[in-house]
Amino acid sequence: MITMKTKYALKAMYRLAISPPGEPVLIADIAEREDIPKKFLELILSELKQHGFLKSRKGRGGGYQLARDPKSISLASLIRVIEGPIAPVPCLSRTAYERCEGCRDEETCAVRLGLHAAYQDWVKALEGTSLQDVLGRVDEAAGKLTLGTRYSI
Amino acid sequence: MITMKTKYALKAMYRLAISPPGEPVLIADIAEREDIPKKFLELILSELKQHGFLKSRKGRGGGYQLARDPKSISLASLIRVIEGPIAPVPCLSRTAYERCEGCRDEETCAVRLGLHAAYQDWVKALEGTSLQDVLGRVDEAAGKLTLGTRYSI
DNA sequence: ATTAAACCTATCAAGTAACTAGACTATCAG
DNA sequence: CTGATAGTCTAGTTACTTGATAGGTTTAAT
Repeated sequence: MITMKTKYALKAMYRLAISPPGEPVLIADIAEREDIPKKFLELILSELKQHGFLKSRKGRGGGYQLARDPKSISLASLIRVIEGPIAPVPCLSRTAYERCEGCRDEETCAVRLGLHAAYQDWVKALEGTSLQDVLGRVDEAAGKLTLGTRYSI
Repeated sequence: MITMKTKYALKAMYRLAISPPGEPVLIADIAEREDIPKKFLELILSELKQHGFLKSRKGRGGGYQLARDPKSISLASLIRVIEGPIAPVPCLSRTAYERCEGCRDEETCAVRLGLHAAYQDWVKALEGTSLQDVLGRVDEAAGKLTLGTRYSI
């Protein structure tokens, strides 16, 4: 399970991605629309900024904006920044490799070998999904919903 | 990242799977071979037993044994029992579905839609990997290692 | 009866998750 | 220049989870 913090980060990124470009969005605005505690969101957006996903302006007329094209932002990169490595064991991570402490033989470790292939599927899918893709899926779902509603009338 | 407890459980299951059938294996034995705190392992094996993966005998000559064919034990089922649901958000879990608290519209939730497909890949792979498969991979890796060593001599 | 083993209940320390408080700083309107 | 606005920074706090450990109880073979 991912943490609340990561969910909030994804929701905030989504909000910023669908808001008109060039117009900064207020923390308070995102917090209200997505039901995120404002102070906590401050912290999250600040981290996302530090990692180059967002830019911001202080003072009146200020707020947050995407710093990059939604097509170039993968879910994997967002999760890594807020949540940490995606791999189920550190010895499988490509971005944050670490030997498991006390590991005797990595090459023949049952845990590592057991999870390897499944993890590859998971991480490749996350790397292949962009923020833009998420927008598309939400649109599609909303469209289908509307259609469904129409049919039911 | 999975917890130590889950790693220990997988290692223990692997140990039991490669030990000669019919002969119970001691907790102490597994603990020593896999570097697992014995008391902690007791707890884990007990849980695995309660969930039908293992059977045990008390007293002299006792110990633990697999209760099921390694072919029929998936990594997904083991992880679920020790670690909990595999899904990144409860609303995606098929075995432990729950609405995220405070969720406004599940159908068009960016987090849910964003993670859906990737999660499917992950869980299908875990469900498709059996303990038997893990044995196979370890054997193969050990074989390849030996081969590699031979070549290098 | 003795010993070897699994079983059971309770407890604990350290770490993490999810916030919260409050002071500080930059920006702009008038 | 002043005041309101809005992001920034540091430092808590509370509850929960993880990774164990202690110490006794029960069961079964010799």
